[in-house]
Amino acid sequence: MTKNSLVASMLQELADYSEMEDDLPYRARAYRRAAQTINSVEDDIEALWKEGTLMELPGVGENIAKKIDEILRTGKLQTLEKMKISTPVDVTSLTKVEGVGPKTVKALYEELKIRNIDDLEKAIREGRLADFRGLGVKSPELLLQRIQNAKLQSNRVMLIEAETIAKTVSAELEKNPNVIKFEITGSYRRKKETIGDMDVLAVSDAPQKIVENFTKSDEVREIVVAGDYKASVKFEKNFQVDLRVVPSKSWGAALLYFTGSKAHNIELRTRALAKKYHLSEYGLFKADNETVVAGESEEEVYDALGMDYIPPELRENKGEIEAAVSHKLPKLIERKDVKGDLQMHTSWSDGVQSIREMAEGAQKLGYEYIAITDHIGGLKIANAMGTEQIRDQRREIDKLNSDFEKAGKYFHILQGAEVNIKSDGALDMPNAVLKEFEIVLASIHSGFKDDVKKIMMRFSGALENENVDVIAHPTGRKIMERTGYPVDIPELIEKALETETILEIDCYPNRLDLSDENAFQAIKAGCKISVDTDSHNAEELAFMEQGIFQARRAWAERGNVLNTLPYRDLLKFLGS
DNA sequence: GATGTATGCATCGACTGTTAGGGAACAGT
Repeated sequence: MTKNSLVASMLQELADYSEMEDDLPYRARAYRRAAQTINSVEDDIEALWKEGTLMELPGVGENIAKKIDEILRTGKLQTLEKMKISTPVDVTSLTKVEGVGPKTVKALYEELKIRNIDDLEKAIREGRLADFRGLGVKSPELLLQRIQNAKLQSNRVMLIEAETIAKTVSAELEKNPNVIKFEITGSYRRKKETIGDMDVLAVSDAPQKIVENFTKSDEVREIVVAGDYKASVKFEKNFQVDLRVVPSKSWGAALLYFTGSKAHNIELRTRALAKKYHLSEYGLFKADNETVVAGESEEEVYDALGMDYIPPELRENKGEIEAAVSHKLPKLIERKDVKGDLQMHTSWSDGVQSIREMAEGAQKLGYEYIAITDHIGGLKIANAMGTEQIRDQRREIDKLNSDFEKAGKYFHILQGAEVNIKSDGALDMPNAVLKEFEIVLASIHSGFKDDVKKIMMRFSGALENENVDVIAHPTGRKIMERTGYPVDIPELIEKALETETILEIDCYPNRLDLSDENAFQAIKAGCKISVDTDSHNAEELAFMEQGIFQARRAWAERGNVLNTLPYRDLLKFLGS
């Protein structure tokens, strides 16, 4: 275990305290930046420290290097200890309460000796906050509610759950005659894996009426604020939905602003300043005389800033702006490029429908092919198939393929398999059996507590096995549930390239594994990706959409994705 | 605090609305 996370978390805490104690925002930002670097850097901080090369890290200068030295020698930081003695408060969790920032935390301690969320709650209940100035909340009830929210931590939902909410919101606005047009923006539009709140933008000649109708919707549990042009409400489970109404001349600029990301907006605005412009959610203006340059559409704003239109999925300030300026944005994969699905399960193992039912579901989606990839070997929990069943399943698949041909359907079923990578790294089926499949996926289903070295050892057997085509759900994570087993992603990518093994984006909504960031790295390195649903019934074949969003966030073009190949080309590829 | 470099000093992640209170903290992309 490296010391990186320890050092980073202490610098993070130091940043929180600095923000509270002094008025030098750049000092706190410097600590935060260093913490971020140390968290994301590949190198072991302790090794760098021993080499004396700490200051080569971006954002680490003489002072922070000294602090890291102190942490690694003593496990503590004197500066931080002193701050903790003079103001013994839990800044990190107190600032999670909406409306409470670092300055308020300090005032709360100095005036009322409040140290943590529980103290704050107690003080409110005892009415001791009545005379406290500086907390922007009218009623104690609301503040108590916000404390509950902070305790519940995250109200984030998975993208697929957000889609259900989006449908409700859309239906509500569609039936409202005062709405000229609307769009759900924010991280939902960028198709992030999880969504924290929903930002809805609308154009109307009667903003007040929209706001009024919207806040009266059945789903609204609480109205946070409601003005003439803006409303924030809470749906079930405390999920916040913000509505903003803008004039049509600002539509594009507002869409840009509300879609974000924050980092993308800041970079755009910085570029605007360099061009002597001024960009806000109201439009792009000339800095000197406030003349409008653009604002009605996003395309217009990007164009005025000298760049190509950037699809929402790319707006994370990860190089898309530079690419848009030099006209080198990727031509992102689209849902219609997909020709088939290469991971699914049937009642032969742990799925619930027949091969025929899965095939018919896939035909409805317009696919040319599917691979049936039932579990094989000894994975009892997944009802894995033994050799005899594999032979029987082959006969069924052959029969179905010949039926389709007779019926004049251009559709093909591949017999595939998902084979377990055992705890010693061996595959759960001999090569003599594996080589009979048209496609073999290998994946880890146990030993999640192994360290990264052991996991990589286990992967290497699968990667080097010539019968293995794909590493399925490479990290084993489940969104908001478990982090998965530790994987050295750069090493996995390197070995996948060497052995011409494909890495998967498993589309299952709570997996989306590879993550967007990991898939981005894989594609950048030149790895082939397979976007598969891991369906256990025919309805789940629709999860392909989630995977394509993920692939787009990873900058995938059609050529990066295996299952965009037409059937003949796929066979050639797998045969090689 | 770090960085680039005029080795002392400017610059560093933009901009707006809301709240409560009359300037500043906070939240949001």
